[in-house]
Amino acid sequence: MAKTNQKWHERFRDRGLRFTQPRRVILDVLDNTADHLSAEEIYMRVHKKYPNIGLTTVYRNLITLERMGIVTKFHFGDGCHRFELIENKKKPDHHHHLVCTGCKRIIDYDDFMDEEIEYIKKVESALSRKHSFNITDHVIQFYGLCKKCKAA
Amino acid sequence: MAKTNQKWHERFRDRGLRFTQPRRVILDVLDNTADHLSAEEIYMRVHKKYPNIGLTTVYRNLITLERMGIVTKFHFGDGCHRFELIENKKKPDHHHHLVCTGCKRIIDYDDFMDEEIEYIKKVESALSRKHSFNITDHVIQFYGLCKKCKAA
DNA sequence: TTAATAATGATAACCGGTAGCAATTAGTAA
DNA sequence: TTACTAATTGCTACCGGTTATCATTATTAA
Repeated sequence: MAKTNQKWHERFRDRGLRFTQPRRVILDVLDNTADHLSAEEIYMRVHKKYPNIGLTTVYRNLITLERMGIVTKFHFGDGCHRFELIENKKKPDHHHHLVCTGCKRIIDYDDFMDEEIEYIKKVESALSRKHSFNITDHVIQFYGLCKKCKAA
Repeated sequence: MAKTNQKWHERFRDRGLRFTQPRRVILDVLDNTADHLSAEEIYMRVHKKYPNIGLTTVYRNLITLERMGIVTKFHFGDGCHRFELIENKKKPDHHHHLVCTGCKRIIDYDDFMDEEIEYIKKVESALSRKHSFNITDHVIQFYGLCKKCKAA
């Protein structure tokens, strides 16, 4: 329940885009999950309530939402992209995940958050200067096996 | 020129695998580049000198080489996997890259290396304990635009 | 209400990567 | 050296995720 439809509507209008039913529904799905859903998974949830909305439309709108800065796209090495509503995250633009390579479960961790952000900032500014880069994003991911998958 | 063919040959034999021409050639390509090549790119270089070696063989052997711990596979978000000979890296099992989202250039940086490794270790052990994970790997990547792509 | 045009949905295509399978070949044992 | 045999290769067809095409539909400014 991060943003009312009215708010979303404005964000689209401000860019000269339309606030269509598919967009409303996709945002609703993203706003009502804690998971990192793939396009296919989002489509399935959308499809359950609105069977008339097509897969292509979901893909297209995820791109649009990413461009609008509403959604972030990740790749965790399982062969598909996964999406997260930016408004749902505790700290914007800081993406760190713990990924189980067995069951593909993804955990957003927040240990050492402040320390990590500070470290990232330092490296970012050093790298920007040294390599003349305009750094816009970063990713920290740990891979391993969760308790269940270790046992299995 | 990291390893002589004899050395590679032993590593394959020790696992009951054969040291074939395609494997020799693929390793040679990987050993003679500083870039992070995709399977397709490796295939093209292989193909130039040995047109009889097929694309499938390249894919298959990259998997084999990864299993053997000779090669590391990365994904930088450009839709394909990229490979690096482990022997060529300064510090094994520590992967940090600066990626230009414009021209896809990838820079291996080594600033704050020791500090970063120490920090990673700390987070890793904390996350392992807290989430009962068996952490085997991690990735740190910065994304942005390089000097050229900024201007363009 | 209507005109203009952004957005949609169905289909086909694309692209990186993989499976199946007959033919070949590296490495061992005679 | 030769013969054997399983590992490996190279086709081809196929797969799953994603994107292009294009005629149709629907949002929104006037």
